[in-house]
Amino acid sequence: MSEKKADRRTLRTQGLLQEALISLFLEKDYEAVTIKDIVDKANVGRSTFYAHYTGKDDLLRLSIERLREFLVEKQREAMATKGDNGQHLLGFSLPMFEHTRDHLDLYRALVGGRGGTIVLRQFREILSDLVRNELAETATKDSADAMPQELVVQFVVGAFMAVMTWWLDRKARLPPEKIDAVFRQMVLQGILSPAPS
Amino acid sequence: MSEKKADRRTLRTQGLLQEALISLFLEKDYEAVTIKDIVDKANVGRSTFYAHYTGKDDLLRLSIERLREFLVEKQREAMATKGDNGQHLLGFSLPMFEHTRDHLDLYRALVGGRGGTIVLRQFREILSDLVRNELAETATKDSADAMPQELVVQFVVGAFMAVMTWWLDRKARLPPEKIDAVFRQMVLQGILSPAPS
DNA sequence: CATGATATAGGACACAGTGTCCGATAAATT
DNA sequence: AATTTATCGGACACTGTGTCCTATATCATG
Repeated sequence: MSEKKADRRTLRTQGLLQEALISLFLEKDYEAVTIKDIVDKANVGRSTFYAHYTGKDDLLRLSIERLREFLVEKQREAMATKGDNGQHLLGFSLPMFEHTRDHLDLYRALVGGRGGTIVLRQFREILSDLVRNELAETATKDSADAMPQELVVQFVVGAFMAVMTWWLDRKARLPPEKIDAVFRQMVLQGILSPAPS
Repeated sequence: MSEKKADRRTLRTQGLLQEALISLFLEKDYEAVTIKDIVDKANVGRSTFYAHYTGKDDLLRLSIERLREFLVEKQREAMATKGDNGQHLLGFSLPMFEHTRDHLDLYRALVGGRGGTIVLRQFREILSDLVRNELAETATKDSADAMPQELVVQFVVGAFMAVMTWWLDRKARLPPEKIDAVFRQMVLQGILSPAPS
């Protein structure tokens, strides 16, 4: 991309706008948030908004991309520290649950109730990339190669989103380790095998 | 409800509006469809629309409820004809895949790409009810009772939606029986067990 | 078939939100 | 200090929404 980032003012404004959007998500649905709301909360002129983004969706997409970078790094760390002990197969899940618990309000707003199509789609995509990477490393090793990889990825992500939503709806009462164990159990062994503990 | 249905005119208009909405879904996204689009395609006055529905969402919700009735009945049939032979555990899935294949365009428009938050949420809810019923019948029998029922329901529904979306994205090339087998395999046995042929 | 009830058509209206454009002002870069 | 560049704030056209009203057409019923 031919991006020339330099001026402090642009960085400041973009930061303010993204913060404002996220903060507004804690109050109301995505559709309900107007550009006026955003620029008011950010103390930015309305025309300035359009100097940076083409519209609401644009700002939202770019904001979520920042979350992606964060998660990818988090993921990389987790993979590194844990080395290749025990079960590294669905290694993304526990860090995700932990990160979610640390930012409960935000996730409840984004993934739960609120958060329109865009957020969900993009969040799904980020997770898909994570899972795809993991599965690529352990490819054709222990998993059944009779199934298309991408289908397995989508299955895992769909299951994860479902479990996470259930967890969020109950205000994350279970500790991350517990819900993670249940998730892994169901995905890896299915719902017929007896549960552990 | 204090519903007094009688006049042919109201039935006619409501039918036209619902058909128009669905037909428009095949062309563009939910957000992109305006009320003007709907009433134009339905050949109905704009004010007449508001005499029946409070807005776009209202019409959409009621339209999907018709789909629910259809699916519930379909489900009831399938349960009856198959009796209690073989595996009736995830009995909803095969009929769903078949029904999807028979109305590919509609499902690709609703569940795939298009179809906003409302459709997905409501569709999820319908599926959840189906699965909940099934699981209630076979409760505490073979499944692990250590897991909350509702969590299992959400897991199954999430997995199903993921598999179905994958299937739809590839234009449902696999026959319903095949994709159903894969789905059942993954949900019941997990992704670690070897796949059947 | 006549009559009263009711649904519809179509237009006027106020309103909210979007996106563009422009000139004046403020702040950054060099 | 000079110049480039971002911001501000208002004006403007535009689209879509939801309400209200009246004349007209269609239905249900006796």
